[in-house]
Amino acid sequence: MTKRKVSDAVIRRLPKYYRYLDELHENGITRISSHQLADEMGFTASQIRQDLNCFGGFGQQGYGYGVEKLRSEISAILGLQDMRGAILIGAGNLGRALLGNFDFESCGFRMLAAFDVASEVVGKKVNGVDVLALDSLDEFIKAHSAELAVLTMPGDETREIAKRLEALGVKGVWNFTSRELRADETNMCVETVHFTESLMALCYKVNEEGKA
Amino acid sequence: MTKRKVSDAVIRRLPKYYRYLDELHENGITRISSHQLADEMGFTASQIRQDLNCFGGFGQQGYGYGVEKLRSEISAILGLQDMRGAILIGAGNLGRALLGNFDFESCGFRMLAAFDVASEVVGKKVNGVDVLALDSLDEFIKAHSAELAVLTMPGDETREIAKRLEALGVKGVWNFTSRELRADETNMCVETVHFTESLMALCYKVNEEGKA
DNA sequence: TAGATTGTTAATCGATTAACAATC
DNA sequence: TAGATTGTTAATCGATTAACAATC
Repeated sequence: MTKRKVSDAVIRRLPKYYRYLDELHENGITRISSHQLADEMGFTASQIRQDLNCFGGFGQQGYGYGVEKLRSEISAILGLQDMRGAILIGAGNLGRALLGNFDFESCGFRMLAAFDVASEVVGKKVNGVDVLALDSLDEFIKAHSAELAVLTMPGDETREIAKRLEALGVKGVWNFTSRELRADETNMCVETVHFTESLMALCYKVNEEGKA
Repeated sequence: MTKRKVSDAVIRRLPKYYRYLDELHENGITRISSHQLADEMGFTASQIRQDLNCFGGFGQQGYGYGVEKLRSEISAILGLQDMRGAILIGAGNLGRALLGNFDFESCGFRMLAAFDVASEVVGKKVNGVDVLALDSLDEFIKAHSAELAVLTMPGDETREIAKRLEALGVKGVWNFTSRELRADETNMCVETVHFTESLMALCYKVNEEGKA
């Protein structure tokens, strides 16, 4: 009940473990030690054991970890089986790219519908997902209970839309817009994918490389 | 010369400072103290001063920081003015979305060309950028000296393409594919944008929220 | 049983925060 | 000059790594 909060650093490594174990599983490998896993992933064995023991003892002394067991444990920790409802707002280039290519289901979400204001996309389907008018957002969420919203519309609408979504009971926001959503602006869980910041950081590193 | 390495945490905050200062600048604000900036950005004043002093003393006691001066200092630190050549590999949905919408120039790069294997896109232009045959990659880079490669092709080609790019003198890779590139696999600077890991982490948080 | 490897506690390291003298 | 705010050193906090007893 009163388990202490798991640090963000640990949470961000869980999907990496999951992906790696999934690969091992597909290659027919059934057991692995923290040392092997650490070598392959570029972590330390200590760190892997510490991370996993935030959630429970999944291994066995003298043996290691069962690949399939650990994979499914991590899947459960992340909640990948729950298949929560999701919607996407802004069916522009990026929105359509995500609808067309991204596997939401493997991340625990089912894409229910997309929304946009542009009359030339409203009414169309992208990869089987209906694009509806943004006006019908409230009505739709009330009827279908979406817990995640993917924001791929222009950045100047971020705050207003976020407010609306929170009022409608949306729990999480996957934010691709240029506007940040800080903890004091919303109670929803927010994960921001910041292309600009990512590339600027890379620019710095390339720069440094040149100097060294 | 022998300045000690700036930590990754600091580097990742630089673009945030830059963006914020840019906004202040556009709103006509000319000076700001570390405290004001900290309040607005949700950091501590100490941290901001520590971060900036990795690179030099840009402020003035009793006054604070000149917005425009600090903005341009950070821009220089990040190398945003240098306009290095960039190419993009994989002109699918995501690649075209980036070519069409993303402002590479504000991140210090000029997009020179895109490459793909599919005959239906080769020869077309996306937002003024030519899509060329992947066969002509080596020739093109030798002629135009691209320092950055944006990888938006399928994940199973990541390693092979990376090897090829490194041999051609490319310095940095902005990796959108599902395959990681670890430090022991390449000497290039790598920045990976991992959609799946990002959404899985959010899935965990939404999950936790429900339990609390 | 002996060997291996975990779970967990202790030590180390690095990053963040606090404090304050320097100075505009 | 007095007030404000930096640059910088010291203290704290948290995350990573090392060590080792428990145990399969």
